[in-house]
Amino acid sequence: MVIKKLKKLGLKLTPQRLAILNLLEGNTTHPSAEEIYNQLKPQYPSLSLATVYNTLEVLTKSGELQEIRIKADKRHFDPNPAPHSHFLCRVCESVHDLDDGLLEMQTPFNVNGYLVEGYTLYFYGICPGCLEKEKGKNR
Amino acid sequence: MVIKKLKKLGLKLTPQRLAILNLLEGNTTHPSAEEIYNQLKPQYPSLSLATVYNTLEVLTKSGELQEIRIKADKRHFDPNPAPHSHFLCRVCESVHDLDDGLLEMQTPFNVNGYLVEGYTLYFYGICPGCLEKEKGKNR
DNA sequence: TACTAAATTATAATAATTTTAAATTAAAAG
DNA sequence: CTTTTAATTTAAAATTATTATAATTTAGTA
Repeated sequence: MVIKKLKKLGLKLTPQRLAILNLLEGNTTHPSAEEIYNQLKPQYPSLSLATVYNTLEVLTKSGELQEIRIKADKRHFDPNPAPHSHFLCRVCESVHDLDDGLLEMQTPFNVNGYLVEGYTLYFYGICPGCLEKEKGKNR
Repeated sequence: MVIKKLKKLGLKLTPQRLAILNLLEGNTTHPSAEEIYNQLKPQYPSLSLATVYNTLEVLTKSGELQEIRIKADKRHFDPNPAPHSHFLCRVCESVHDLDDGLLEMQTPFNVNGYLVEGYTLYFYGICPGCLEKEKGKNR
């Protein structure tokens, strides 16, 4: 699990990193750096936001996480580094995995002379929960 | 053309707006707000960056332009509001249209209970020009 | 236990974008 | 054509996520 991941990458096993990785493990809420920071702060009062950013960057670069840039102003993080698409609800602003099966490609590949090494597919709209609430209103 | 667009939207016909729209008309370089500002500044010395942002926002909201958020730090703008994908070259940092034909969907549609109203598809890699230069180096 | 490079921290810096409030102006009304 | 006014522009300050800095601390090793 988490400890093995860090060792594999030759990274020091600090309490901060363990906490961040444990929080992300199996987490499907796609938190931002600040959300991670706020959730850990009570248990790790000395934790710095810079450390959260540093850790997220190291883990992203080494392929353990993926960054989601579905919102203009804030990045979100996904502990699942495998390519898959995401959905942003314009009502509740939450980010969801969307396993649409619409687009699954092996990279790298070539299109029109362009060498494509990666890609992102983002969907925008209303999530099932918010759709349900809207229905309620119209009754 | 440009004048009709502004009138159709009920917007005042200011020199700044005309200049911005004319610069974008048929432009395939996907400029950022700052690039637009820098290109127009010599001819319109009083032009303010805030005006460029305001105009781009109005035009985007009214569906005349689309925002491209393919880069982390900067937004780019495309005078073609029709959905199509984009490519960011990691060498020269330029943004290109990529008419891949991989994904063309009518919105809105439903997937897994999600109401999808829009989507973006971004590709990352190396553009034809930069690939050519790299070949040159390896000789 | 001591050492050292890596990591953490608080703080300051950065940079794109947005807000503000005053001044200007396009377009409608007279 | 002049007046009016609401929209627009402007310069400047504010905002906000993220990154850089430099001093301090610490994990892992000898």
